[in-house]
Amino acid sequence: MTERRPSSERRIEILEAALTIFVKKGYSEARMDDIVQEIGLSKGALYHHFQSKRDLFIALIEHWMDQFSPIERGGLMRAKPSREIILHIAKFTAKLFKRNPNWFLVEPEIWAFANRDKEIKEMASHLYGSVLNEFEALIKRGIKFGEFRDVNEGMIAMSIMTSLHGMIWFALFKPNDFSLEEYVDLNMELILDGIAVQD
Amino acid sequence: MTERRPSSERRIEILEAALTIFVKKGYSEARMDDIVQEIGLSKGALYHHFQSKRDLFIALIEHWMDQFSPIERGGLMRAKPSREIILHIAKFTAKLFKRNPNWFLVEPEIWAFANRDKEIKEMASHLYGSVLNEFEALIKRGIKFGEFRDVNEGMIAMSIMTSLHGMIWFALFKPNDFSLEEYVDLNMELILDGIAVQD
DNA sequence: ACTTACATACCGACTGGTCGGTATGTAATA
DNA sequence: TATTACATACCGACCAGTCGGTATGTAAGT
Repeated sequence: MTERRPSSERRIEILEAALTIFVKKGYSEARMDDIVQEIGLSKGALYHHFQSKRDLFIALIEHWMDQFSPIERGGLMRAKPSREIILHIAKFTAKLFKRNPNWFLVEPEIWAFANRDKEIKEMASHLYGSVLNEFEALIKRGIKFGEFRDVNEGMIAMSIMTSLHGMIWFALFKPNDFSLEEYVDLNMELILDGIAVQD
Repeated sequence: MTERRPSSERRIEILEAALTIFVKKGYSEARMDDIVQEIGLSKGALYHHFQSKRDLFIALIEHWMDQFSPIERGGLMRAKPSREIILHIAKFTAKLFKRNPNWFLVEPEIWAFANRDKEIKEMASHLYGSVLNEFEALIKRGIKFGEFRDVNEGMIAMSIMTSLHGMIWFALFKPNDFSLEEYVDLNMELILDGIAVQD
């Protein structure tokens, strides 16, 4: 018997194991037995904590969204120019990525699932919507205070987001001659300089 | 019995059906029977043309890479500035996408597969490598002729490619308030203006 | 021309392993 | 002693791949 642990702790442990396995094998190829083996637990125990494979995956997405919510924080740097805040978020994201690439590598898995599951599509849309909203607000604010030109803020927000998504491609095919930081910095500069008010 | 057709034609018909099914359901959830049903063929016939599911998928990738090779064409516009050629390629890609989104929506499926299959990873790397090379060459050429600043051409090539990959996100989550063309134009302009020589 | 021989395209019932999920029981905890 | 956390043995639907067979060309031999 494995050491007994309260459900709240064990659930997280399972979710982390599931993340590893889902990333390594993909949702469909991932076996419930693989996940269980990863932490030396039994299948019965897993099904005690989660109703089904799909349920586990949904819980994983929720857990995953929580990991990223600190991005939506703010407060501390309200006074600074939008440019700096956006740069900060980008650098922070890159740092997160370096620390735990798996959190990002599940994304294609989520996309694939979203493509055939309405509920999951809505969850993902909701998350991306809130990320886009955050960037949009920052850009609007930048325009208002004369920092940025009068651009289509929704579009720019999308550019920023898809640029950050480029990190996923980066992780999958590791072009060994470039650094991730360089990539993120360059992309952000291109966007932010591009929309800056010329002097 | 279905009408007999030469192998070369039938293979392509199967590949196109497979593309539809793989995109709709994902590789693992796609059933060989689904593919066969799509064109009213028998399972035996399918296995007459392809050795296995994986073999079919590999053939699909090869077919898919062929579809994109016209991008690597050129010739006709050798004289024009790099900026225009790159813009042309981007617009051309967007048009391709509009005409057949499935060709792009398989990409996440290929990525996912590449993550757990060495051979497929190498195929994908090879394709992306050649796309990157093409953009790199164009940028180098632009630098040489005083069109662009002395930037890291590899990095910029990556920016261009990941920007175009953003279309996939676009297709999956269809933000109905934006147009694809606008997105592509904006991104390309940000990059190309960003590296242009200032006057 | 027509038969023999071989090749290619196709059919669909069947199988055997796989894997998500369940049933039932036991040890710890509150 | 009731509940929670876990283990083990098992089930059965599902599906990639097989195989014996049919149907349609097609090319050489006579």
